[in-house]
Amino acid sequence: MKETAVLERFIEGKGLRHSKPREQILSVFLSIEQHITIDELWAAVRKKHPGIGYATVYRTLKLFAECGLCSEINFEDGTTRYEHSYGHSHHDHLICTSCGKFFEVVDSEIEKLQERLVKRYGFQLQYHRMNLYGTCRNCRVGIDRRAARTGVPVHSGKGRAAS
Amino acid sequence: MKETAVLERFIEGKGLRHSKPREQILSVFLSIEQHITIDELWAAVRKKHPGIGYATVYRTLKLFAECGLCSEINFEDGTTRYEHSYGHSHHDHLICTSCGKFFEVVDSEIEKLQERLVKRYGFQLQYHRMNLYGTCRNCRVGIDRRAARTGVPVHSGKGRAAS
DNA sequence: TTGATAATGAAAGTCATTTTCATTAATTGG
DNA sequence: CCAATTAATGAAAATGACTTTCATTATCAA
Ligand SMILES: [Mn+2]
Ligand SMILES: [Mn+2]
Ligand SMILES: [Zn+2]
Ligand SMILES: [Zn+2]
Repeated sequence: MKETAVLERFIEGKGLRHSKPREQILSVFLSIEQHITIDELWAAVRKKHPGIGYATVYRTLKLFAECGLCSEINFEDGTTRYEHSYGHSHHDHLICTSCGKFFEVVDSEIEKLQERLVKRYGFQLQYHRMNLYGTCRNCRVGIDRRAARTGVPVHSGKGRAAS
Repeated sequence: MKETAVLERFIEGKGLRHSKPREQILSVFLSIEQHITIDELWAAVRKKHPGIGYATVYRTLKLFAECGLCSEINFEDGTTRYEHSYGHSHHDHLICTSCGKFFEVVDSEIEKLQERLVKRYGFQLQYHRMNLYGTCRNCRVGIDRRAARTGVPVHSGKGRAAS
C-alpha cells in the first residue's frame, strides 16, 4: 500500500478529516530521506507551502507516528528526530561523535541475543533502541593528525564501550 | 577508593574548592540506589539539608558526572536520570513499558558483537546505549486478565522488536 | 585576618515541545 | 448546492526541563 493510502485509511478509520496540510506535509516528509527534526521539516514544508504553521507540522508528525508512517528517534542531543518507518524495517544507529555521520545498521545475531536476554528476565520484548557512538575512520585521521601536532593523544586505545 | 575521596581528588586536581553542599549532595545521592531525576534528588537532599537550591544539585550532578561518580541515562520520557557509576560497571537497561520496573543487564556476547558490528563500518566504539522495552511477567498477567474480561487480546503474539 | 575568587540560591532565560483559542475548512444531511 | 457541525489549523501563550546570570556567601592561600 502507498503511504498516502496508509494515511487516508487511518484518517477514515478514526473518523478524522482529510486535509491539504497533511497531504502536503506527508509529501515533503517522504521526499527527504533523513533523520529530520520538526524545525527542519517545517522549513522544508514552508518552501513549497508557505502558510503552514509549526504546530501543524508537529501535530501531523505525531499523527504519522500513530499510523506507522514515521517513528521518533533520539540521539541524546536534545531534539527529537523523525525517520520514515513505513516500508523501512527495524534498524539501529551507529553515530560518529565527532562529525555526526551515522549509519543504519542491523545485526541479526544481536537481535536474537536481545530476545534471549529479555526472556531470562521474564520479559516480552516490544522494541528496543540501540545506539552505538564512536569515531568514524575519517574523523580518526583528523584526530591523529591533531595529536601528532600537539603531542596529546586523543583516544585511548581499544575503546570499549563504557557507561 | 571511596567516593568522597574521588570527589575530593577531582576538586583538588582542578583547583576547585571543597564545600558542604557538595558533600551533602553526594551523601544523599549515594544513599539512593535508583535512576533518579534532578528533582527527585533535590527533594531528597532538602529533607536533610533544607537550604540547598535546585541549581546547586544540578551543577553538582554535572560535576559528579565529570569525575565518574554518576552518569546520565535517558529513557526517552523527557527527563534525564542519573545513576551511580563509580564501582558500577557498564550495563544496559530492560524496562517494562507497563509498570516501569527495570533491570540492569549485560550480555557479553552482545557487547562483543557490537564491537564487531562497528568495525565493519570503520568505527571505533566509544560507548553505546541499549534499552530494551517490553512487558514484565507481572504486567502480562494483568494484561491477560483484562483481555479475558474484555475479550480484546492486548498483545499480539511473538512480539519481535520493531521500529 | 584578609583579599581574591569559587560556590551558592534565587530568579531569569532558553529552547523544544505542547496546549489554547479564535478562525478556517471538511463533512454531511437537507 | 447550502448550512450546520465540528475537526483542523496558525499564531500565540504555556510548559517543563534544563541553563545561565548575578548578588551574596563561603573557601582558602597568603
Ligand atoms: Mn534510521
Ligand atoms: Mn542502571
Ligand atoms: Zn566522523
Ligand atoms: Zn511491568
